Amino acid sequence: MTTTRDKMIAGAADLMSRRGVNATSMRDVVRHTATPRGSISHHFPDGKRQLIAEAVTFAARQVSIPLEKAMNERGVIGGLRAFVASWRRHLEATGFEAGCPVLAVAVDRYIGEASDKDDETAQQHLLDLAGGVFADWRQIMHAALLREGLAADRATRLATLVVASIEGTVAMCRASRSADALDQVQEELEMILSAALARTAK
Amino acid sequence: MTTTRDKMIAGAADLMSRRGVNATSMRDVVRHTATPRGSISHHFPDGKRQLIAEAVTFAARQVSIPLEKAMNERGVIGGLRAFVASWRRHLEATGFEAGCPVLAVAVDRYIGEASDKDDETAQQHLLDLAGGVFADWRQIMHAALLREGLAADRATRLATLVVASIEGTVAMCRASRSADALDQVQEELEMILSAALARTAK
DNA sequence: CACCAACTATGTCAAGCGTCATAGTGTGGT
DNA sequence: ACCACACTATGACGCTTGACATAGTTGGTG
Repeated sequence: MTTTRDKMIAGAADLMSRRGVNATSMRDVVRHTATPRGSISHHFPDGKRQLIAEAVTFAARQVSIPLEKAMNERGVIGGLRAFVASWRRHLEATGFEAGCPVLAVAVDRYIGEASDKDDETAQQHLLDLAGGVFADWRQIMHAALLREGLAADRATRLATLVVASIEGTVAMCRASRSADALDQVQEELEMILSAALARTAK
Repeated sequence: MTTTRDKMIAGAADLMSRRGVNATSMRDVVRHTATPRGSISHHFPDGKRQLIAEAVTFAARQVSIPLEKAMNERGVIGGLRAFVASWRRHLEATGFEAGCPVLAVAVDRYIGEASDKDDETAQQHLLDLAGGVFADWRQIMHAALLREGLAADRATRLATLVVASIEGTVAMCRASRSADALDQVQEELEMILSAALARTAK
């Protein structure tokens, strides 16, 4: 059974990935998830900022857990394919409406409260959260590359390239309402990774 | 002399790149640019949507014109270096506050008016605009790669990879308030491009 | 000077927002 | 039966937003 709280978090993540952070109101979330409006301040006493934060970490795990699993079970190339395939599924299932909620937080800064230093620290808390998620994803990729014998610095660079290019591609695919860019990036990344791994195998 | 209209457009592009589309109000724009509030509806009779659209095309040219010039004058590798360097300058000059306003439009959908079909078509107009800008940038890269002898389909894929990865990297750098990711991606992209070009030179 | 068009100043409006307060409902333990 | 306790319903608040209306101000031309 999914609790009201969980439904709110998942719904917030979904709406944020479609429209952005500021275009997603708490009233939208309760409408979209058919949850009681009065429960918001009960489950999220720190308000919208807390809901956003929980939505980001929820969405982050939704990505990182299968990613890590695929990297372990199928190796770097297979893991990359699974990673890209899950994004493609997500894009196509929503008619290219939904993207990545973490990117949404990184790009669309939530505006709440006044200009006090509270604001600034809380702002950076959300931004740091998004940065930490990206770092997690890069780290998973990095570890998988190391496991297949790549040098550490090369693995770092390639992990960043993979995460950044896929994140950018998903946004571009939304804009063009087509998965073409994803196909192209996938093919190039596969070539790059297998070339890098082949070199170490020699 | 920059007119009021131009100042508004540039200011809107700047604010959008920092906070996102919906977090940028028209009142913010006039505050930020010290322009008269009453002139908004005069210069932009179609309202906020028009201002956003003009800000996007303004920012797009600000990128594509130097990009095309650098690609023509310095070749693909030099052009890539100039492209990355301009983004790095932009990030560092703003303390990693400002990113790409085109990505902002692609991720953070502007919410105006009711749910009528007007809304939907106008929404897609902005999204198409962003998609067209990305297509432009990819096309510039594509042409430069062709000019150096690459096969058409490979050039298409590499152009997409370059634009997507840099766009994603800029967002990630904002989140981590560091240009490290940009360094890493730049180095990898340079290696990939020179390898691809060297192969055709054989 | 008069005139007209382009532009600006200022106020108002309805709608939506996040947040809070208060009252109501259910449910498990004793 | 009773009572805490977690949860929900509903309304109100202060505020900001985009849009609009109306009056005032320029500046160039005849």
